[in-house]
Amino acid sequence: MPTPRRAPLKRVTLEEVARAAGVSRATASRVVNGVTTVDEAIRSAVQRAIADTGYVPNPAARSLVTRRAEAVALVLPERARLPGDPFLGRLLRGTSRVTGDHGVHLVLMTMDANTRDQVAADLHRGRLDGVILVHPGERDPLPRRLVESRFPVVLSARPAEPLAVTHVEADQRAGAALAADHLRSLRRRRIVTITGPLHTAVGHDRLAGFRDTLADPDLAWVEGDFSRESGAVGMTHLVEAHPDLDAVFAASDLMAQGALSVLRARGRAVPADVAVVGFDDSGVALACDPPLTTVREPVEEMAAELARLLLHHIDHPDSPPARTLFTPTLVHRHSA
Amino acid sequence: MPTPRRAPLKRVTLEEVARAAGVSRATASRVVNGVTTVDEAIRSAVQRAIADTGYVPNPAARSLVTRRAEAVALVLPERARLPGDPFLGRLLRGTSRVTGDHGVHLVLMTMDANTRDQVAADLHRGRLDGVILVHPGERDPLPRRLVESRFPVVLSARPAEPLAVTHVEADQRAGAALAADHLRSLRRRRIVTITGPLHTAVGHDRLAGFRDTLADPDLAWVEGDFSRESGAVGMTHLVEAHPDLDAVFAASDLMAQGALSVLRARGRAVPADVAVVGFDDSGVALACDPPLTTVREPVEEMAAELARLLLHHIDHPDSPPARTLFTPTLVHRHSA
DNA sequence: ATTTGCTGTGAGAGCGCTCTCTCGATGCCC
DNA sequence: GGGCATCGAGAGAGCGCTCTCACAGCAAAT
Repeated sequence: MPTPRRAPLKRVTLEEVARAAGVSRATASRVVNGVTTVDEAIRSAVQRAIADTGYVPNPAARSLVTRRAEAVALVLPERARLPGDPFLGRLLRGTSRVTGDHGVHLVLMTMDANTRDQVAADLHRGRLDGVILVHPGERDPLPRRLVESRFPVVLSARPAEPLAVTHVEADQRAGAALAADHLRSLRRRRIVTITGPLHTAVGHDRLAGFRDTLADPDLAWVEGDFSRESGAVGMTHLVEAHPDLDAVFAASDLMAQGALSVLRARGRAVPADVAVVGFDDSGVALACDPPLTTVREPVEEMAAELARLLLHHIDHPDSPPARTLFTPTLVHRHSA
Repeated sequence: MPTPRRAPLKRVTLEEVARAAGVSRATASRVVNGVTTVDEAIRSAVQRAIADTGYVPNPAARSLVTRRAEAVALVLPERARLPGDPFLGRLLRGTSRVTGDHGVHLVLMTMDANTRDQVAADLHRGRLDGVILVHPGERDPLPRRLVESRFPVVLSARPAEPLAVTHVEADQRAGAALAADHLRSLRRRRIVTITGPLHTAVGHDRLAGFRDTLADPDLAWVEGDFSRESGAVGMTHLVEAHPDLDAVFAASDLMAQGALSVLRARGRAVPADVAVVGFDDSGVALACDPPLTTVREPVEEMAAELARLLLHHIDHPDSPPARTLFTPTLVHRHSA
């Protein structure tokens, strides 16, 4: 594995800046780092020298003494656990905007057994200052491991097991409530829902929020697993058990799409006969016919906050775990 | 902006390893770096010492002398230019797999004016060893700038202007040919196509490949812009001008989806009356009803190769620009 | 016995920066 | 006018590693 040195692009060091400005290296360093106790005349002399020489600080040298990598990792779940399409793009944009503004590198990793060790090792050797764990698996030992090692970590959702860790969260109940309110405002009389898997926090909370808001003790529901197929199956059951239904809330866009195809096959017009509301505002929401009215989590803002919380935690290692709750919005399209 | 030092996790240095093994720091370094001219007995003594002390090399110190960051950037285009949904995930997975295997950090950035400077600066100060530019804009000055500065760069597509730069490419003509062959094998007689924007290489090539393979001098086509709407508009034109059409190739899945809805509105059954083939195998292909038969670029493999080419280029700065051509495949679903 | 050649190890000079500590200069009070 | 803070700048010691160079040790050739 050959590792030749880079061609000798002449590199300007702080030493040369100092010489050009007629000051010591220490003073030049002060100016570069914005220390305020520098005489104004000297400061501007140094700044001129920096501009003249084209000086750029060497991060490795700095990192060696500050013990900061100015880099954080964004750890994505294995493919299976990654939410639908535009989620990833929004997530990336939200986090990278904030880290970029702070000159911090956002290092991308996808979770697997190797990655877990990699992350821990990089943290340990100071190659990474902190980690954003996106939707870690419920049984994933990494969050706990990192928290216990006192490394800066933030999670993109409520931790599965009780763990004192900084995280962000979308208010699932409030999101579902939005759907319920909307359907009720549409004067729908016979409202049903297809839930997510009820053993998950998300699945549970969306049903709870929906049911509580509707305050209908007879609310009919069927449990799905967020997939298109389970949406179709669920819709079939519901429409047969309750032929008079005129609105359905699906706890994911994918399930809503499955429901939509069943409804169409049975000649029920959407939204005229049946109003449909989804959840996620994923790519399929737009791909549906008619386009789906759906609940949207502010993923980009959540991601940005995640990055902000992490950077704060890195600067203040002893601050207590924080949590930011985000409220979803309803995106009005044509299905309801 | 407080920048406290990390809590003093006791860090083991090479010096300590050397002492524990009873050798010099230089020899310990040799073992760590796999230099082969070390006596076997000494090597294992050092390895034991490494294990005993829990030594991990400090990347900053190493980087300071090797002038290697062991990090490359992945620069994503602004939102507008990002291809459909699962593309991003595949891209990330392909590149991160390769960089991860080499212990190289994959640093994510999204392209904007700031980023351009950021990338150049990071490259210059040695914080980044190279850059993967994903679908840069045709007028983007960054590729040329970096190539001329002799920084290691690779592109995810053929450069817009002639530029000696390493890149990968999907064979668009071959992909379109696949669609043409398939439609012909279906014994379709009156085949039409909705093209991408013909001023782009991709749009042009997909039409050329399709037309050449069909060898139909009267091939009817309409130019679109890859969007759903342009697909619908194009389909409307085509079906009115050629009521006897029985097959359509859309140069993007989104346009195919637009075409599908027009066809459905006009009572043409798909695929019975009209066969439809898309391009991209994006998320909407599955979301379509019926699911779309479409051409798929091996994005993950292309991304992996991109990473490989970049790492090679970093290790061999004087090797000539390379290019790898990938052949798409046809994904058979129900629309054709 | 001396020279030559080879192999493997150690000494030590940096890489470029930060940061503590020292110290000269200045202003202030008694 | 002398003692004492106060302020700002310089000296210099690392941070942890790599890599060149010198050299010890030994085998083979003279």
